[in-house]
Amino acid sequence: MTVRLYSTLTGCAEPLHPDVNGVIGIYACGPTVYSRIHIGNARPFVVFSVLKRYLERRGERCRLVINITDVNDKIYDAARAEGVPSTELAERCARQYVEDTDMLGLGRPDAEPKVTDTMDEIVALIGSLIERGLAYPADGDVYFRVAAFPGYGRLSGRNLVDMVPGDDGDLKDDPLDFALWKGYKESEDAWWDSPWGPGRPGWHIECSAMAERELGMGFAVHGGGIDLAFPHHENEIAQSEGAHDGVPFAHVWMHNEMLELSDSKMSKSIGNIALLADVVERWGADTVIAYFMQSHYRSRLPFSDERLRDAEAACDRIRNAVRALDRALGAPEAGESNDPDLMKALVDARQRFHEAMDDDFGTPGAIAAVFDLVRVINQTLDRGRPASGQLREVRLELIGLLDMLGLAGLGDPVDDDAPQDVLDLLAAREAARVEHDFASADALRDQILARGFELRDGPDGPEVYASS
RNA sequence: GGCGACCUGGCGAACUGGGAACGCAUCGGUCUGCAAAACCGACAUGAGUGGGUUCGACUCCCACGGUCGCCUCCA
Repeated sequence: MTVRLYSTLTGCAEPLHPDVNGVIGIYACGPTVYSRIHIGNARPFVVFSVLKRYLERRGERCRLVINITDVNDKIYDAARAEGVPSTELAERCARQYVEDTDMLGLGRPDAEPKVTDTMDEIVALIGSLIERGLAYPADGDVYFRVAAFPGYGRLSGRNLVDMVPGDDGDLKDDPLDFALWKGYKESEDAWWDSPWGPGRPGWHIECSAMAERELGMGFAVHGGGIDLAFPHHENEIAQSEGAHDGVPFAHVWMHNEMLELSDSKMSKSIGNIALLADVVERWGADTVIAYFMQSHYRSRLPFSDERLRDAEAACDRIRNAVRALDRALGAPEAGESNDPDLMKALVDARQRFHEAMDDDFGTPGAIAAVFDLVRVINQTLDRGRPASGQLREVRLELIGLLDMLGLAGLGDPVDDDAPQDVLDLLAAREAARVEHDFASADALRDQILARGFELRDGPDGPEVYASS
């Protein structure tokens, strides 16, 4: 069974191809660093990080590259507004971005190149395009000649005739042409030398240069938000394939849909944003990851407290099943035999999980398979206690599936051991209950809760659980 | 104006030409002194509307309505 991913370029699910070294190269467009990233920016980070994780757990070798764009109009603007050098602002925001995404606990990409570290490659790429007649210098700027690249518009499904360009093209031969290099301006406090004079790269060219340096031409997956398909990715294709006489740049173009808040997409320009760090701080990494994974990456995803609450409840359901397994494993009386329903559920869950994931990264179906397993685990433990060996196998398998979704944290053992003062309160409550002094018992229960432990009165007496 | 996508139960959300996953919420039950939590069970005879193709469509085609996206910075 092979993994297939829907490609915006072909409109179909395409099989993944490793490169000549057997590595699946994945390039995802990262943030432009001029402010802290919001929860919408986090979606591609999560999607592509988990994609890599899944492929690796499946036995593939991967290399994930997520760039950091640290030269851009907005960075100059934001730095000027703040009264700091643009390079300083970009560096600070880049650090902040790493910190914020680290909160998710999904690890780092294999490479996180910056534009400022790629100037040589960018200049060389532009030179190569000029040589081929695909680009032309104009008074310190360099522009890509869109009409000279035959495949232009294929990715975003538009033809040149229909396009209504802006009228900013004083120096351009054609309004559709776009900048590869922008000549130095007074208002910009950072610039680099080039054969066409001082200046800085246009938007788009940096990704062509970084992707090629890190992954070579013809890597497996290029992705990012769907709003980047045009013009950013369209222009990347034109630049990269133009400079290599049509050699394919990337095989699959994988785009995630947008988050939406109050029925319109979340975006910095509209201002309806929630910072990733705030959301993770409030809800926890597992809940945020589960929130993303419960919907398909190509679906628009509403963002609201209610959605996060749902995700949190879903996480709790899984945590509770793991906790129930651990309690059963820790119980003194051991079961003798394997439960046949549980054995079957284990096999089914694994199969359904992989079918869903291999079919265009169907994380909602994969999670559904996990929940089906969770239900059977609960049912089984409700009936009695199967053999320890089976419980351990089920636990291992469940955590394994969760790990492929970046949700292994849901299986972390919970320390339910209560400190002595809580145990004293518990004993006092039991004493009150024996006396039928329920007012005191309830007050003591509240005190225990305030100390961070829940009380659950079961058939075998009360148990304390660490509150989540 | 050009291009495109989407419309599934109270909410969120999948798969699929022939049985409508999964989560949340709700309701009922087990347990409990009562709760809470946990667990179990129930919950769309129907998939925006109207046509068409088909033995059969939520699933394919057409129209209409609605929502949204891109065409300018945007994950």
